[in-house]
Amino acid sequence: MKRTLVAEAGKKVGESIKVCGWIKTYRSHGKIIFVDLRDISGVLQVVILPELPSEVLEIAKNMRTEWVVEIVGKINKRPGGTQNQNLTTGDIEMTAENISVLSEAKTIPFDINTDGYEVNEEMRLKYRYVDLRRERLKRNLIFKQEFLHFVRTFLKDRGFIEIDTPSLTKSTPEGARDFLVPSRLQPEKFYALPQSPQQYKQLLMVAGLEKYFQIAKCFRDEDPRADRQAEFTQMDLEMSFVQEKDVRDLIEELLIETVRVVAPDKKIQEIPFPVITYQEAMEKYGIDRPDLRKDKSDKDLLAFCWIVDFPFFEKDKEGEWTFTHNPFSAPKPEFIDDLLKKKNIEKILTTQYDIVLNGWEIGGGSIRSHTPEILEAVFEIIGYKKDRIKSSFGHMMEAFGYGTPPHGGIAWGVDRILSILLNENSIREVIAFPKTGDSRDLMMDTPSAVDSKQLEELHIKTVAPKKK
RNA sequence: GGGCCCGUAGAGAAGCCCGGAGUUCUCGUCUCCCUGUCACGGAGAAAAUCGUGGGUUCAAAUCCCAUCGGGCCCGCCA
Repeated sequence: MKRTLVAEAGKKVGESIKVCGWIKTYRSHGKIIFVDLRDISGVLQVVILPELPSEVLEIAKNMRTEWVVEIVGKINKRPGGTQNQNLTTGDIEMTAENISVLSEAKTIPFDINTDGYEVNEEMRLKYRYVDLRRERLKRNLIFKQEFLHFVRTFLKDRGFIEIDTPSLTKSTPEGARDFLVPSRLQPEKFYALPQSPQQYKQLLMVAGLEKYFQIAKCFRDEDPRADRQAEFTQMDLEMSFVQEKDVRDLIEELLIETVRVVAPDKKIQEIPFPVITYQEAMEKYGIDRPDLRKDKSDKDLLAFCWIVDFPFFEKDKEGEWTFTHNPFSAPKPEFIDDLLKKKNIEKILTTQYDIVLNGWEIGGGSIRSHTPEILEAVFEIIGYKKDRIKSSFGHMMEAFGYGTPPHGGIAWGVDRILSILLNENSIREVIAFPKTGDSRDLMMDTPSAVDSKQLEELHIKTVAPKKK
């Protein structure tokens, strides 16, 4: 007999079907036993009556919560007065005919019939596979799929091509700290995991793909926060022959449509999204990601805004010029001359735009420099010598010499957007297997030591002594 | 690298400030009873090196120091 999902059981009244799942609750009344069976689709009440053969009854008496079972039985309308309004299958129940135990379960380490906020995250992360049995977390993961599915369809319909880019790539030490991967075939050389597909997506523009997007895993070896993980998901997008407003308009439409379709309970406070300059934001709100919600107690209110006209450069702690966002960004057109002549550096504004939602930076992008001269001038301002520019970014300069369209794009922090849409305070609640505050995986016990043979193959001869 | 908060039966909390017998509550677990419950109900039971180590004290879950683990934040995050 083929297995039926419990959500489909309502269509099978009068029939015998087979259901499989976990025992959510077990209520024995002595002679009669009620079992709530949970599968991915929902919960179904199974009634176990004393008329069953003794060997089946024996199994039923010994079952415990979270055991995995297969039950064959007849679906009936519930007797009058025993319907349960709180259950979508509350009008029906299964009368068990046969039961097999597929897997026994130890007593689970914490209650999963709650939202789980009350349980230590240490426990939840160590037993994440149990934690994920919660309704809330399952709902979050399914929502993530619906969200991404809508985004993919929207972009494909507008001619965007989804292209994957390498995860083993080149270290770019000027940004966040890279995760490094030692090369076995090239002794003493390293790959780096991408902080973002930035360079590849620009090279796809040089290649003439014109409109690219990707749901990309990105990696940054910096200290995590409630809204930051070492490993996270970006919606990364780039398009050719566009200016700032073209990208912003597209993204604004995409965000509005996505919210309308996947989160219809949410209200967007202001459309079109307010556009605020960096200077204005700092003067008025003291922050470049203001929370513009008029009623912060309203869980369903979404206040998007764009922050634009960021300064291109700022002084770092040593007093050297550094870029505020992205060295590949183009200056606003009226500052190109100053940039090339390297004067009035502090006044140069970039085409960078950030998208902010309820006080969280959920994305950022810019129009890019598409001529080697401008890119080179940027690197010179931040003090890079010619040979370093060549070794780190020579491939970009060279590529730009082969016919490069003006282009620009954006990247979203998908986990952050999902957290806000789902009213979660941490992105860990929308990631299946998140890491702790010091980037450890308590379930897998990662990072972990490796075999000395593995190290030898990677030409790593010495291991730093453990800190006392 | 720095600041703050937390750690007590399987889970969650109270107790700590103001030291006096491992005391209490909710959930779970186990045993028995129960034929319409749905967070079933009833009776009973087991379960704790009070994160770890040291110190002060007649006496430490409680005060002090160190350390480990978790969280939040600053730095950092092109």
